[in-house]
Amino acid sequence: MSKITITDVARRANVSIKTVSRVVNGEPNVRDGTRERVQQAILDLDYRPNPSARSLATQRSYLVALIYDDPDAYEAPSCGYVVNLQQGLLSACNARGFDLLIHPANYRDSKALENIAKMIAHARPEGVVLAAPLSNMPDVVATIEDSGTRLIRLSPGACATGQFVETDDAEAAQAMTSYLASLGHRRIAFVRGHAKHSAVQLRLSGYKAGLRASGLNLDPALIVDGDNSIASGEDAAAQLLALEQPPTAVFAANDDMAAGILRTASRFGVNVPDQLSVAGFDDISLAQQIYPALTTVRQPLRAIAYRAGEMIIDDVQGTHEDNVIPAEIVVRESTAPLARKH
Amino acid sequence: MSKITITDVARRANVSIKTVSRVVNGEPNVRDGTRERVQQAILDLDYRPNPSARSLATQRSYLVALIYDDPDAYEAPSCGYVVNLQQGLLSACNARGFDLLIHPANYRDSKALENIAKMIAHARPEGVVLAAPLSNMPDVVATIEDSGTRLIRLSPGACATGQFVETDDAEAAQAMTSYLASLGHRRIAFVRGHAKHSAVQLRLSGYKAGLRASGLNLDPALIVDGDNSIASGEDAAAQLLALEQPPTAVFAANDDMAAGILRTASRFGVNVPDQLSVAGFDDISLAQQIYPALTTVRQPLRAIAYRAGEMIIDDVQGTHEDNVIPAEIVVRESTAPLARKH
DNA sequence: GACAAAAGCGACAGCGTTGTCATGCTGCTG
DNA sequence: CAGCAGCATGACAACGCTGTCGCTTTTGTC
Repeated sequence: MSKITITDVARRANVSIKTVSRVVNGEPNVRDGTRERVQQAILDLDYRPNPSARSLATQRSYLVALIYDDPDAYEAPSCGYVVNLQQGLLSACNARGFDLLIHPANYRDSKALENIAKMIAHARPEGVVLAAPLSNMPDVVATIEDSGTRLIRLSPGACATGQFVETDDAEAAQAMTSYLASLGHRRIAFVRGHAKHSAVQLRLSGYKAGLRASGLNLDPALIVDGDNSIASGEDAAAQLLALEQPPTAVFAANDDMAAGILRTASRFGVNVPDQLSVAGFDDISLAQQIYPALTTVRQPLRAIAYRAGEMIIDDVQGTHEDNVIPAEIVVRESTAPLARKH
Repeated sequence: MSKITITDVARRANVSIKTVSRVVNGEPNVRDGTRERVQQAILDLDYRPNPSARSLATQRSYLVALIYDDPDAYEAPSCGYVVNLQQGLLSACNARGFDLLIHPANYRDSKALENIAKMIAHARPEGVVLAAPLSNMPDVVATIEDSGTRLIRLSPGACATGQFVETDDAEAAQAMTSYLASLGHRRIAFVRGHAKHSAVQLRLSGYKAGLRASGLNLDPALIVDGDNSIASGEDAAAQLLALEQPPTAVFAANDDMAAGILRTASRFGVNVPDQLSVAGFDDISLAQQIYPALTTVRQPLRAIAYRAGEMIIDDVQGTHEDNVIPAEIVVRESTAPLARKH
């Protein structure tokens, strides 16, 4: 019930309220002695500036909003996605005296756009961070931009206009491919994802770059199509295992397909990782729940969200590199060094 | 960039700002004609009251804070718990023009209490909802209560002083145990959760009561410890399956551990549910994604959080029954009648 | 040591609401 | 029809802070 106001502090420090304001906001032109006196008074009284009064006077809200797809209908993976983004963004906000508003939006709901507009009009955040997959839906983006609020998009994919933060999918795919090569694998297959998913193209080119970097040749027979589903991973694996010279490692463009590969391998009696190494992409929570737990690529979600918060609050544009956060390879049980031929 | 203020509305409706204020806040003593005129002006101008100004004038924050255990690391899929609570509470808040502040607190961090106090002093929420397992940590509770903020605890377990909302974990656990017994199982194991999580104690006693109610004896060897993680579920299962007389059913105190049990069973070549029935607790989304889909106890998390929001904002005390939201047994594929011995 | 420039500080007016109180009007009572 | 309660409304002062501007000092310069 802290009823201590700036006036109380001013009286105790024997200065005007304006000087207290200067000290609190770190403004210049305050003599050291005076500053210390004021700071002591603040400490003594345990004074906390009233955020509402400050907002009213400065015409700012000191608020950032995070809008993400409502994981209600969505499955478990997006829970982890959401929570990590929240925490990353929250850290950035708290470090700067900002508060965070969360706004789950179900894009299947016809009122989703209206709700977003309503939230922005009501709370007036200084910026909005828009998480994938909402970040590449034109109507959602338009709704936010129309409100005049600064917008940072997360992993917006191909149509990356405006400000955004993302990971370099190509680089990550290259790193994973190189990792597999470093385990001794020379026949490394790649399962492509759904053509519409723009990151998929990047992952493929990263795979190719990884092969090159490891001095391996590209065998077109080792690149097969999938559509991001578990079933398509099963099919792809069946196709690959039927090859005359089957691969000893398979890198799937997402975790679901990798899970499908695991299933097929199990059905074919192929042991993972002893006979076949399997790697995925995304680190959905399924990845650690299946057996064997999946070696995969993890997006540094907290770092991404933190960066987005910085961009909004510190109002920095940032070079392109600053906004591309490198991904991380998570080695679990589904990959192993290539067994020597006897 | 809505710079429309109450003054603009007043001018357009040809009334004083005070009358606009009356209409906006649904106060009495406004002639119908005047009210309509004002409402039309509000619509025409798309006027939104400035929350900061309102807060300043009313000395209220229109804020509710949700404090929960930081599901640190990507490993803990307890984030489904968090996300559901957030959404339930958010619904309650938004319906009443309140905003929600989220505050993940890592109780292993020595500054956790300090951070909570700081958040409350800074944002001055009108109430705090404290999620389990934080809700039964005396120092956390004390910190919040010392701030003078209204506190609603979620599933506070044994030490339920003050206001709280919970499900009857003991009753639910008893029901699940009885259900397993009704399938013919006579050796039903129980995997305990993290000792600090007090609901765990209730679930254990519910398990015991369920055994009693079904006329089964308690075998101490069938009660093993876990720490709520998948890994601990794996370990627990390994321990149970190695028993001379292994159980035919295992009831885990949460779904993560149940998932771990499933993994170990698969690794041991034990078929679920034919050779082993497995039941969990919580109904996290993982429960229905894994194979076999998990029979479990569902806590109505959103309803619980919504209720907590109501209690804070509407300032209702509520009878005890109002604040105990019944849980539900969800039967899926991981449990089956005990196979007859041949 | 004179003078300009800059530093240090305070008075006061907002910021957009709500609360308080005064005022005029309406309708009812006797 | 006087008298009065109560309804409808408005004027104006908070609420706690920052921005602007002006007044004193201090500092720097030759």
